[in-house]
Amino acid sequence: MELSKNYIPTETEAKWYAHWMSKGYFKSTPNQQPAFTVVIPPPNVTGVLHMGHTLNETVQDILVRKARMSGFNACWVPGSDHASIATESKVVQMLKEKGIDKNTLSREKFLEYAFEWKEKYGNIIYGQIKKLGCSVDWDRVTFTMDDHYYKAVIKVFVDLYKKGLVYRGARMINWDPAAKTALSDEEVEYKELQGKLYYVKYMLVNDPASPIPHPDHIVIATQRPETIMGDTAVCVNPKDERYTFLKGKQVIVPLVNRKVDIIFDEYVDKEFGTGALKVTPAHDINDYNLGLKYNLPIIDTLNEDGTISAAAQVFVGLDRFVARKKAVEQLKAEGLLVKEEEYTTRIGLSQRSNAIVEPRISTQWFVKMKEMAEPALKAVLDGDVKIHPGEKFLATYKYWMENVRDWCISRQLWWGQQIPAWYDKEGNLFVAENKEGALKLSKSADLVQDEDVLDTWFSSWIWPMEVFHGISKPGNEDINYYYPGSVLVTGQDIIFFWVARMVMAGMEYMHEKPFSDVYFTGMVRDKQGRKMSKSLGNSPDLLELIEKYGADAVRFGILISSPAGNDLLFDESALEQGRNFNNKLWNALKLVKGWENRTGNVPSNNQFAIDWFENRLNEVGMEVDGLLKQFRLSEALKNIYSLIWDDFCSWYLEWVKPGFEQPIDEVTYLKTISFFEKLVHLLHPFMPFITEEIYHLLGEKTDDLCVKQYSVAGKINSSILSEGQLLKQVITAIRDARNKNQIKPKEEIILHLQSNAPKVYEAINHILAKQVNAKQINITKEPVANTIVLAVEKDKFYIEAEKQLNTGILKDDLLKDLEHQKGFLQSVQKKLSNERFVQNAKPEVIALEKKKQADAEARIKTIEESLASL
RNA sequence: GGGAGCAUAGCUCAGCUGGUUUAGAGCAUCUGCCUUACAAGCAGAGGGUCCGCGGUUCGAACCCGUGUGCUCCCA
Repeated sequence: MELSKNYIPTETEAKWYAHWMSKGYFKSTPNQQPAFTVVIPPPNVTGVLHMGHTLNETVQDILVRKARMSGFNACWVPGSDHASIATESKVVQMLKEKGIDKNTLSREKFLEYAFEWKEKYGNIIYGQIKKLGCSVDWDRVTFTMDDHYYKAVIKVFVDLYKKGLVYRGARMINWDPAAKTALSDEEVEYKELQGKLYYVKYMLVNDPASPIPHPDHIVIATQRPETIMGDTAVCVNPKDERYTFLKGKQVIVPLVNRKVDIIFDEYVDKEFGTGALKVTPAHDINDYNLGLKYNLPIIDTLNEDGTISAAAQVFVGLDRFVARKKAVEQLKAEGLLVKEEEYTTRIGLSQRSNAIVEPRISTQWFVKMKEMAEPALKAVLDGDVKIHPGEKFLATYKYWMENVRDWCISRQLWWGQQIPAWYDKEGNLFVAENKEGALKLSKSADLVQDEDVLDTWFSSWIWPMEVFHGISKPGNEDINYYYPGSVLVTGQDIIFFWVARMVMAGMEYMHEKPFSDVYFTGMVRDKQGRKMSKSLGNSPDLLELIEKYGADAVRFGILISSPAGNDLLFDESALEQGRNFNNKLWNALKLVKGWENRTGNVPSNNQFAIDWFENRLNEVGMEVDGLLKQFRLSEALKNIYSLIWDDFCSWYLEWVKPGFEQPIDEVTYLKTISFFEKLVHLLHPFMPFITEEIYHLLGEKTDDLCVKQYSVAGKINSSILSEGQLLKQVITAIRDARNKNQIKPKEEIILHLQSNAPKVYEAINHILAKQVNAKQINITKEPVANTIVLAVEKDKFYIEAEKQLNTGILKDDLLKDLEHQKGFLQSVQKKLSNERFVQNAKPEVIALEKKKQADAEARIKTIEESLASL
């Protein structure tokens, strides 16, 4: 079979994914083996995979494939999440383009459209996951709005309600006026913005019982003059001497001429603005708390779409920002505006709609977090759930858990699980899993269900359980076998949203952690360090990248530049490196395949090369194992990359490669094939497609690499490894000397070797000769005149060439080396002559320093002799 | 305002328990090679004030303090 010049990934990838699927390798059912369970962080159903997902899925696939090849029953559950706000806003947008207004539709009709949308776009991500080569169990695909899942979410809600952990209450919440829904604290992003501080006069009420004080007003600084209409008090610090005269007084709220009390509370910062605060309990969380303390009326001056409500009396129906302008104009006109000041402030933006979030009093559903946070925090602090990289994220997790606040879970949307609460005409509340249940609880037959749906995270926090039907059918075979999961791989940005809450839910419903390890990947940023996002348009299209470089190269590229937990700057050049690596493997295959029909009973000289590479293979195999256990995937891949490219291709293959059209001995050939198989075996979890392809091209196979089990790595003979090291060092040094003396690659040399231990070279001389193009190697006891002299470790080499030699360069090099060695020797001697060092340092450290000294002295002697012989 | 983290070659990062050869890798750069597996390649090379300052120690890239710069989280 003729192999193409370069590796062509497209066909290979489609072929092998289909093959693995047809063999059912990714399917998992409970059996006697230990389980290795991974649940995918469900991507947004209407989205596409971005580079962050690509990194996550790649990491998961590596861990899952490695486990599958190491005796585990690996189960990776795929799925997607309904992403309430994001999906609903997309559907609303789509309807708008069709000329349909959501508000004219019934809930049922709207959900029909939404499901249609989900069917149409929901499979895009699954296609991408396949293209990436992810070994997920497709029979277990789960969607957070699947029938069983929907029921499980409802069940959890009802259960927590019964336990008193879910409650309904009026609270200050974050309101998204664009999406017209409440948001949880975590869904708000804060941005610094240039705003204005307006200084407004509030006139004192003229009290006939006492004389009009001076001044007759108080000046208050506010960023939000459009909320003045909701003011129900003015507050100053009791310790503020400027305002003590105001005790018992009232002021007139501008624009609406409302008389309100002046209250005194330490909360007010004397330094900020004028030290006087307008209190608007309906529109500021701190004011709200003051309102509770002083029993102030609450006047909600905003509608849900962000326009001014009737309660405000003026500017009714205007948008809040238009109203701000109007209010300022009117205050100016009435002479109540003292001054305006530039002011930097932080405002909250909705993560989904990007609208400025409005603090608003609203009746919503909440989950009490404190009780549930305790066991979830303990699980992590006790090391039951291990976070990687720990030092970085443990503190974040801990802080959030210790300062957790109740979770607002109701959303004023239709796409999602509708809250299972029913109200009768009097407004009495009945919570049950369905209407029948609610009817049983109430005396009334006329019940109306709560309009709102639950926060998407309220469904995804039970993901590790319900993908195995652990909530809807507790104690079933799957949940018993697969729970708790092995490792969760996700982005550090959803540590609160998702990870912490999953641990809570797991502790609550299974009394056990949902997974043993959490591996946080960093954020994928573009070359300029900006977070990749749809709005910036700086995220490349995954399918295009796979098309261009191949899935293996994409996996390689994203992983190689991704140290654990650190952000990675995405750069296509890393993918290029991956593609080049594919090609390197492919060409090595071509070389080895070329030997297939050229084996013969010829004398072999390759025993050293074979022994050396076998040991390197074992060594790296063990290193990779260790690194994977510590979740240092990027480093593991680097080690394999260098084992294949440098040790196998650049050294081993060059050492054993027969001359052009020369035969190769059977032993070397078979050993080489076996090494190659072991290499692709080791690499397979990282680059599954090309490795499977090469595995099958190396010989007729009855099995597949995908499920081939790893065997225990053999013992390592370190003396062979160090001989190999010396050999490589000598080859490089001689090649360097050839280069510097401009000896053409084709020109043969005669090499003279002077060593105290010439025996070491017996096994490797023929390799040395081949690699430096020497027609002859002589052992000598004396310096050889008119040659290029160089020193490696304690040995000296004399290169005899036809060309006139440039002794100048050589001398410079030797002198430079000599200087370096002398400096080094000095630093060692300094240590050894220090009495306190000799007293305090560990014996092995001292022995080492003595060895360093001896080595350096020997090298210096060699160099000096070389110089002398020049 | 509170907290966390980071700063090592042009770039991206390793460097684990302070001592292992007066700091390593990949990419990029430079030099020479189209050597019958591979120019998407081969062979070789250069490149460092380990952010500044102070301290602990026989010994510091590593530990402590401090300053500067950047990033993130929380209010």
